[in-house]
Amino acid sequence: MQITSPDLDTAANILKLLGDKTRLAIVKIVSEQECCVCEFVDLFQMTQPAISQHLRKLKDAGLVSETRRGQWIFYSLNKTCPYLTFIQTVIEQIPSQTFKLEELEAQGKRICCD
Amino acid sequence: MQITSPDLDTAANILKLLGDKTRLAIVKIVSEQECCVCEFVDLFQMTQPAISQHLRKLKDAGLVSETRRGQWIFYSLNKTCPYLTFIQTVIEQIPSQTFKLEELEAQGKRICCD
DNA sequence: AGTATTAATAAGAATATACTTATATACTGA
DNA sequence: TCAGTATATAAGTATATTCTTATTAATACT
Repeated sequence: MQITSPDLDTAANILKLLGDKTRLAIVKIVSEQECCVCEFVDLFQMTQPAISQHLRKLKDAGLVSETRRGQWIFYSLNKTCPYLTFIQTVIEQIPSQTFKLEELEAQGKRICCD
Repeated sequence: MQITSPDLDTAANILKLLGDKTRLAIVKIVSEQECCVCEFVDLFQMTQPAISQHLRKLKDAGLVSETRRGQWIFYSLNKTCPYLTFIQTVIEQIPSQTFKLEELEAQGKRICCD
């Protein structure tokens, strides 16, 4: 694990990405559990392209990474991001969002690939 | 000092404000030292209205507070902000910007009201 | 009072952002 | 190979953001 401290411009770019409630929730959620695109669509009641575009921004910036598993693509926090510590310090301070995943689970809408 | 943890929406709003490099630098600087508007204008090579508008956003959100001292208005980090801890945790992780104030000082451009 | 200085506000323009709908791509399983 | 599902991309639109210039407000100094 690396502990690069971001310069001002880098920090501002990361914070701008996190400064959208959908993306902030996504990052918080993937920091707690892997999650796939269609789950986010359900969670946030947004269209699939809208979610996909948020994920792309996060991926392009190196905040999240993806793994395909069958027909699903799962997103997780990118553990190799040079600014992982910075990102974690920020998201540690907001409330856990796992309750949202539990709601999905209760509706039988969680995706499982085992 | 209060330790209210921001909910997701509140956190996103704060992060959006910090997600602009000018505002992030302003907040970092006022966390280290009081500073007046014309100093920011010099520091960032921006017009006075542009700086004023950034300060207004930060003030409206409660992140900074102002005190008039003579003809100058000094800004500082708002120590009574309910989310002070959150804000401080974020800005502690970016590099100190006092070198910028030292450059101003070297040019004899710092404002002093004593 | 009159002028200079500092800062805020207003109005408008250029750009960025976050959606929408339509379409393309990639994988799965019959 | 074909149909179904999951995801990405493209193009367009509405709105938000961040500047610009012009003006106003407040204070200081003579």
